[in-house]
Amino acid sequence: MLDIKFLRTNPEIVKTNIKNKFQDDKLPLVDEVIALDKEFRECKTRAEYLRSQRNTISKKIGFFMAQGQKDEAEKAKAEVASMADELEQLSSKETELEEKIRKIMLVIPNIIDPSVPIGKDDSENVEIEKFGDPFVPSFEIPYHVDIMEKLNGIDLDSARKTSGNGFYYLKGDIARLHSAILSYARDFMIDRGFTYYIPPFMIRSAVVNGVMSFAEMENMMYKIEGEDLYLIGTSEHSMIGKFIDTIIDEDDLPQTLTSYSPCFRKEVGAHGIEERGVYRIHQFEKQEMIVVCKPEDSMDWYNKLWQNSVDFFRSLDIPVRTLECCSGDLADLKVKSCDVEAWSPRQKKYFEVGSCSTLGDAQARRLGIRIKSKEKGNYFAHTLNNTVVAPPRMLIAFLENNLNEDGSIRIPEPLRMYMGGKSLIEVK
RNA sequence: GGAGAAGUCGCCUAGCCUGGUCGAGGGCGCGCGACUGGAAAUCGCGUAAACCCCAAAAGGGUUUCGAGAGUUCGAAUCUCUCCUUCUCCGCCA
Repeated sequence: MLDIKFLRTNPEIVKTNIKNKFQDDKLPLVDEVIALDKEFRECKTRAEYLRSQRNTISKKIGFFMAQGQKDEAEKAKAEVASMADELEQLSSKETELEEKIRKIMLVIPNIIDPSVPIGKDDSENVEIEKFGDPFVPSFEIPYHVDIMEKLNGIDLDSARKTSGNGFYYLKGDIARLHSAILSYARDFMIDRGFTYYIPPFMIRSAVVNGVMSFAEMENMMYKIEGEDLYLIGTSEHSMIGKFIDTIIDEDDLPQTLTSYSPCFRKEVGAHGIEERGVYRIHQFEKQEMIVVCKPEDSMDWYNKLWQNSVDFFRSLDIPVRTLECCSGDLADLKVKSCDVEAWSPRQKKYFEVGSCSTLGDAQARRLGIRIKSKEKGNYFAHTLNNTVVAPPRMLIAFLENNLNEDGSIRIPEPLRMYMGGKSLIEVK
């Protein structure tokens, strides 16, 4: 969500940005909202003048009454009554215009960073950098479900019976590996100075409406029947939700948080839910990072955040690359975003395991997250988020890259202490 | 789930019965200053937000006492609806 003042003074920048995002159908909205804004402010000025008059006269009435000057009081009352109609009309027009303006402002995309590559859709996303050698072994890498089954580590049949498609039972060493990865991710981020959080896994509708659009909510969120609660789709929902309508002292910034949560997603419209296995599922777990910082620091944090994910995967011997979202693929709220993708030696390509975004002040403006500064007064913060790791999807990359020809799995050193000292998961 | 109480300016609290002198008093915290060799203590001053008008500053104005609606010339204060929180009891990892 943009600042209306910025849009008012820089309509051309906003229009160019819309064109860069290939959303030309939104171009007329800019002039429309400027006209509405002008009308709104005129209306507001006049209404405020009338209210001011009414307040002054009302005070006088109180004074007359105290003095016992009934006639004067009655005269003043008549004066107020004479402008009641106009004021009422202006008031309703004021709220009407305000709603229209907000509705449009929510649809106008955030200004993207100049470094964002221009492109229409995800086919034009740009590879930024590769980390590690995308190695393909001489033997064939099986499908991840087959790897897990051979290790007696997954039961999809039972999950379909109890919960349906898109759920899973992990068991034995694979389940333990899943937990080990999350524990390691937690400690990895704590070591980098982040504060560990376990947030609520359900949030109220008011928070849901703040952190996502109605369409997103319909496609993602599970609602608890008979309660005003939704299962979170990511811990970002509860983590950023806790900052709604708050003013943070600038001395308390940056807030660098890492949160664990299960994530629940309906995945409506996602064709991939048909895929067999644990790539796209209704329930998974995730370690996330959230940063709230001053505007001048947000680009540094953006770079630190994706680097954290890269370092994490590299420490587990998984080759990754960063893929930058082009302008057309970038969500409206985002300033810049990249995916961290892991190498799949089976598919011989990279696939998404995390997503790093800076939202500039757009999310903060929408949610009322402000910074209290002695010099600059109050202003909107910048917010960022990134995935540390999200198993079980991450397990796909892990298993494929650490598989031995005999079907056993190497456990990289950092993970061993979380696996009871094991360095290998063996086929039984 | 049952019963009761409450939501006021960063935090705590006064005001509500008896509507105007309340955008709102006090304390804590915080900022500046005085005192001090320095500090503590003490004293003095200051200390909510959003928006509008104004080229800007200065200044002026509007709105906000959980949310919404109503009564009124005028609502923190009266009426209604909703939301939330807390306490006790019950049940339960």
